[in-house]
Amino acid sequence: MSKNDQSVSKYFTSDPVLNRKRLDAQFYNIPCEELAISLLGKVLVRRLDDGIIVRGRIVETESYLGNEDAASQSFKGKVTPRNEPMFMKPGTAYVYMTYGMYHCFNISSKGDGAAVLLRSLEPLDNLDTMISLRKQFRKCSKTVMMNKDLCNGPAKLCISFGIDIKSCNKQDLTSWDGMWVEEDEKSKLIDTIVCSPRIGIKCEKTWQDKYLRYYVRDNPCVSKIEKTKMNELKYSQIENIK
DNA sequence: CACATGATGGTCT
DNA sequence: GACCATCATGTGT
Repeated sequence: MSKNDQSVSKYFTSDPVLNRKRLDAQFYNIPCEELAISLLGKVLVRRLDDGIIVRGRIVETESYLGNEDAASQSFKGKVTPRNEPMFMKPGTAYVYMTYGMYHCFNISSKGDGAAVLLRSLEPLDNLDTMISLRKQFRKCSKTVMMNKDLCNGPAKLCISFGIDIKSCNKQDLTSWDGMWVEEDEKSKLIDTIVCSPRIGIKCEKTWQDKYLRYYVRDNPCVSKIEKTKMNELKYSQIENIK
């Protein structure tokens, strides 16, 4: 761990004796905004082709509501070959290519065309594998890569976890042995969740401004901290969800 | 730290 | 042919 990562050394720790439990179909079968919040603190697990297992705690999500959401690929109920997984059973992986060279990873929720985008993870297990995958992707790697930067963005986490369309799209996270989400004893220790407008979308302003992005306050692995337009969720808003 | 820009190709109109 | 739910790199402060 480099000197600059000392300040965040309380993160990046995964205890192998923690009780781990894979999340089931019932967990995913809830409205999109609730799932986006419920996923915070849970652990994404990926078994790579060579059998190596990487883990990361989910610290940032966004919800895309479907039909009425102008920023959603399934706006107005539009179905295409690409966004079909958004309409599949809750807990289905939706992976798509963006900007010609990156991938984004979503999980479908309850509701037609609704899905949660995973934006950032706190790396936990096998960081060396994540570093290796990120280095392979870069053309020339001069800059030092810090642990907090391994998965702090939707495309970065896909690279670090070996997530692409061919291997992961349309997979059922409740049963597939290549990837799943689990809960451990640290999942509920999250202090504060904040929400903000979603990142990188362009659509009609009312939907662009909606607070549909959620992240763990003060976690160094979150992709972007908004200076304005940030709200703290009241405990009463999330206690029934978590 | 902030901001600007090029890379790169599938998807949809 | 335009549009991207982005990242890496370069320059300037």
